[in-house]
Amino acid sequence: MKLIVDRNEDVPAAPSPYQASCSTCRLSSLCLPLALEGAEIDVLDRIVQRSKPLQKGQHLYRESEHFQSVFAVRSGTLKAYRTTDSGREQVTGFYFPGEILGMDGIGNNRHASSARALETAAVCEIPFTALETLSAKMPHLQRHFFQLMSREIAEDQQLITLLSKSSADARVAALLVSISTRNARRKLSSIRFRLSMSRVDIGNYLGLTVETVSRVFSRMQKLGVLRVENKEIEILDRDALVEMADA
Amino acid sequence: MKLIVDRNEDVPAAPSPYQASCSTCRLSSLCLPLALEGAEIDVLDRIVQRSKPLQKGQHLYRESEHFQSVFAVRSGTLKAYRTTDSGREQVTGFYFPGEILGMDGIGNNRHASSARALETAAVCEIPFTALETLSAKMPHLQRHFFQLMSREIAEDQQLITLLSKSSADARVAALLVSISTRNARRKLSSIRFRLSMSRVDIGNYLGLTVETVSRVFSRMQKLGVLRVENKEIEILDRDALVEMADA
DNA sequence: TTGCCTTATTGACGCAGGTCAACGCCCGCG
DNA sequence: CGCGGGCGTTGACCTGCGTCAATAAGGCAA
Repeated sequence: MKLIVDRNEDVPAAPSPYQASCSTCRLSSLCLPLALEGAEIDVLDRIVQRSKPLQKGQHLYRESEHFQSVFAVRSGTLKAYRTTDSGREQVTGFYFPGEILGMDGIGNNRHASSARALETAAVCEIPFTALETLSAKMPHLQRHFFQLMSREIAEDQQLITLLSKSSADARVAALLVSISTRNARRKLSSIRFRLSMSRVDIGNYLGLTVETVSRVFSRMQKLGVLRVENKEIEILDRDALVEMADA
Repeated sequence: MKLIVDRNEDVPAAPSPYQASCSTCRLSSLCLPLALEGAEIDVLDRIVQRSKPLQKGQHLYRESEHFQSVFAVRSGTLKAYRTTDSGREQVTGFYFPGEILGMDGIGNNRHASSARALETAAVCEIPFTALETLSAKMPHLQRHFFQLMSREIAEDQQLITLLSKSSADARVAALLVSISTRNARRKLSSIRFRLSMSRVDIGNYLGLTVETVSRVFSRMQKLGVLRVENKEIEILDRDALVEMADA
């Protein structure tokens, strides 16, 4: 049995003290347990592995590594990225608490992307074969997992649409709106938040250079749509932002 | 029970004469049956709906329509696309025989994109609830479907990477390589084929204008990498093409 | 605190690809 | 079989974003 801790140097694989259970997790309404009820959650709970937090910059998994588990973010933020044949890095997504990552590895039993922590982050590891077995027994779980994967597809398509034609302003606006919305789901402020990713990562994700991202922030600030102070963002005019995101 | 034929005007829902079964389908090695064996295929077979072919331009389903089924392409080509809030159309994928589409609708029980035939096309309809039920009983099927969805995610990420940074040449090259590879899987020529989609669709998919696509084709022809004659493509130097696709 | 290094901002300039326009050529329809 | 309307190609010009460069501002270590 391989736990995450194997990748985190010499920590003994003791019973994880890091979090009691899914049923007491305040993210259960967003995460895998979402579709389940009491007894079912306990069953799921038994296959979930918790482990010591990842430090900033640490990898959760790496592209082309053997795929074994999907992961749920418990705290912190992670980025997923792939490396092109020519060595360029492409950020494919940011993952916040309650969100699932690693599903792109199921297809070929190898991770199709790498994932690393943008800040100290805790994750739950869900061994995939166990999840499969459980899914076959629990229709709600099976359905929910199909839905999660489907949504990942739909979100990627959203990003494709964004990258395909939109202006730099629209891209940045769309990202901010997305973060804002996801914060709201987690009962955090949708108008004030701290960007856990660097300008480089933002630019990379949106297909822009750092300089352009920086200029867009400045411009939006000048327009009174945002207040930007380093990584702190305050959205002053959400409607305007939504409008920009579409154009 | 709603079959495709409901959408195709007044054809009575008679037992479909269009194709005997999955077990005799020459695409079964690519499609859903891939992971199954004899008896299992027959069970799958019983839930699959076949119907009269779609004419060029006809829709298989439309964005935000109630989601009911995923579809396997039997012949012809389809494109999937979404419409942005501002009314712009974005092609998110092309689907060839043996490929599955519609999986982006599972997440919210509504189709996240529209699908229309680029030429006369036949599809198999696989009602999703039936597929779920079957998946719970047949682990191979469940796993295979998870894999199919995962691959769709991975492919979308590939496209994201392409759209995020690559030059016009690289984008077109990548599409041609992709078509070439998929043709090979279907035992068709990987170096000579007919593009079923228009230049507009290609441009839209790749985030380029028609003019640029056209110019890239001309340039590649001049370089001796391709021979282009309207929709007919001949790849003269596949290695060069692969190289261009990466850069 | 000081100092160093990484990250962000701002400006000047160039270019890939978008835009606009004109034209030619398929192909489907009568 | 000829005609018309979309589809594709090509050219000239324009612009948004990338590139290069210089400077500022955080943030972490000692």
